[in-house]
Amino acid sequence: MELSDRKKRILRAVVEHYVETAEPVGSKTISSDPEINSSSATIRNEMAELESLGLLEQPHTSAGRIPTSMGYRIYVNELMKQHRLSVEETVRINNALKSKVQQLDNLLSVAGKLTAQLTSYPAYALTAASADTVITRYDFIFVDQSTFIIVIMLGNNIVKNKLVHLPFSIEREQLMKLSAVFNASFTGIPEESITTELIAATERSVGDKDGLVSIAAGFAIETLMSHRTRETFVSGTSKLFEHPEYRDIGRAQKLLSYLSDAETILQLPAPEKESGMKITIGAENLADELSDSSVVVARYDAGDDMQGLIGVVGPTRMDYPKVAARLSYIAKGLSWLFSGGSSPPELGDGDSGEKTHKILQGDE
Amino acid sequence: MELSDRKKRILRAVVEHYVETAEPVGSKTISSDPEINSSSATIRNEMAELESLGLLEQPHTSAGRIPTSMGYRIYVNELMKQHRLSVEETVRINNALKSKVQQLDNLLSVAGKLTAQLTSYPAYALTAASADTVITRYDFIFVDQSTFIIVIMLGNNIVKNKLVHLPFSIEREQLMKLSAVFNASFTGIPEESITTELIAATERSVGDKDGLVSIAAGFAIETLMSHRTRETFVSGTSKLFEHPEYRDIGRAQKLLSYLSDAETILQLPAPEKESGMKITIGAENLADELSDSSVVVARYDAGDDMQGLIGVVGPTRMDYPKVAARLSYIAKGLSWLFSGGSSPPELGDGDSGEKTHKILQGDE
DNA sequence: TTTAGCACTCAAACACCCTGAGTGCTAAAC
DNA sequence: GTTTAGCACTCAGGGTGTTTGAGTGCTAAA
Repeated sequence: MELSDRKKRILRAVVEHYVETAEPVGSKTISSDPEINSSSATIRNEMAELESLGLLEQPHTSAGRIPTSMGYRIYVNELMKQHRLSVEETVRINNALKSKVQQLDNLLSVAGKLTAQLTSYPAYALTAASADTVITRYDFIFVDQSTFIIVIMLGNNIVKNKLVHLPFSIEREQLMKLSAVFNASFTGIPEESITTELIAATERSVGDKDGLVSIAAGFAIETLMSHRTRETFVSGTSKLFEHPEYRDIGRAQKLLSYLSDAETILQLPAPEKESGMKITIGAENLADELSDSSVVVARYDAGDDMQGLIGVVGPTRMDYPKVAARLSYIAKGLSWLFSGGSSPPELGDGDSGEKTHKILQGDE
Repeated sequence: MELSDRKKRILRAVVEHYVETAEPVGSKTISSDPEINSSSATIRNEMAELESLGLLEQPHTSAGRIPTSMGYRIYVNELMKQHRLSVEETVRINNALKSKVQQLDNLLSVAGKLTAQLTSYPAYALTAASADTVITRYDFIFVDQSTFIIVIMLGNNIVKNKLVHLPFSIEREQLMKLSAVFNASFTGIPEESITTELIAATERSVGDKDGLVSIAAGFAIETLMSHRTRETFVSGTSKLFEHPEYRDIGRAQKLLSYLSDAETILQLPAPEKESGMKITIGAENLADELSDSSVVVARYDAGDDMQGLIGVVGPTRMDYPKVAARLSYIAKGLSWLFSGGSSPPELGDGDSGEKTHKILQGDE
């Protein structure tokens, strides 16, 4: 089913007016749109047809029309025009991200806050995770008789450490032995392979009676495990109130509680392979709590074939072109930073690369 | 000005009824309270006097009375009875905290969530910070020709690391030299002392042309700085909606935006020295955004003479005895964990140590 | 096929009344 | 002097009725 050109223009006009005003839009409003040259009566007929196609609906008989989820879907897939970021915006994003490259955790939290600010919707971010990360290197630093530091380096160049206090004293040599054996037998293996048998065998071969091997192995397991689970960041939840659809306490609460649970954040939509971005509208969301909200999410590259997510949640009445453009640009920025690139993507270039996302095909 | 015994009983009854029902309480309700044996007319006279003393107020003429901030203050200081935690609760707290001892960040975030859950108010937590933390030890780990790891240990036994990639190659010996000179000249000093002069001088003395000294010194400065600022955690913000005073979107939004800014969290009240806990009621709060809310906050000990905070924010109509008791117990638990104690405080003992807090003097 | 015109619908805003909880005051009782 | 019963009064909240106006669908003419 292909819509007539006029119907398309009307649908687009309805979506865009509604996004802007949050009020149902009537035939008169549309007829005064410069892109449309028909009387209100004609528009009414067209709108009635769009309604029977399931793309528009009326909150009540004597009100204007608002888009349905399906209406938004058509708009997003076929009708919306690309939004171009202003130079100031790209500069602002670049600066905000660059200033915080230091630490991964920090960076994502900053990116989330930035996203929330720029879109005025609550944002969420997930760290990249890959099940097959392994430890590539162990170091044991002798601090004093009863204290040492374990330093673990992972395949994706992340380094973790742990300070260990012992209730007994140790010798430098013990740590050196430990280091030799761990680097030989505990590198390049997944967490499941660090079995109690392996630990026991190692203890015997090193002659460790103090449990040093268990301590180190325990830390290795912990590190691998924590690295396998994604971390979640949610920011800008109070932005929700800026949008009239969340004037209703019940709706706001439902969404906010949903977002406050790290477990559920992990269930949020993610782009399919190949496409960098995904837009999920209203009832398209699996989660009940999101059935009257939309999610826009972009994927970023965190090197080593791992990918993270950054997205926003808001009402279905969302300025999809703007949100998509900003999110896309931020995701690109993150990918750059994680790839170790120093200069951000296409600095100052107004076109911010939405083209790469199939979902964003403008029709003109 | 000392209140008569009867007035005290009436004030307490009003506060407790109001806390429970969230409805203004009238003379009839009070007169049926078993602790009070007077007719409603007498109560009315007494309540009129309590009102002229500024302890009660009427939302409108034909309504019952509700406590003013000052009324709550008197209640908190003189009238409220100690709340005793149930054994289940203490067990639950102990378990939740114990299971997460691993990492400091994690622990506080868990403690915050737990607090929010137990009190049903949004909770905030601050890490301990001390301005005079210094670095006690540097280690440089050679990974390969162009890669090494810096490991820094701080006075409070926290260890940080950073992986450095270089665009040129280095030798093991360079790192050893670096290690010697950093451990000699860059330990035990505050961040301000790491001046560009010191760095330049060190570079000359080591013969470092590649900027390795700057890299390491930069990381040292960054670590000291980040450790000087407290980290903030806020959780359970959506709990706010469970309380009728935040049915009003405006109020909820005001408080939630306030809590979403890390800067302002740092400004929240803190207990005076000597007392472990502080209750700030309504207009007693400096911040405008909190003028119709209350804050209950407890201090925990993080060892090394450093202290952190954990607290909740909610309506002035708050069950202060319960909240105070729970918070106090959680703070004690945190202190224990940070002091390296393995067994939690007074496990299963119903009395949860509020006595130590001056602010919680029951009157019976 | 488009458009002007008209009768119709219905949410939102407003005015109005009623109800009942709670008050303050007075005068009698203790 | 203190307490209490009784009574007139107040006022928010809930319900009902009315008006208004934006927007519709349908019809008939262009």
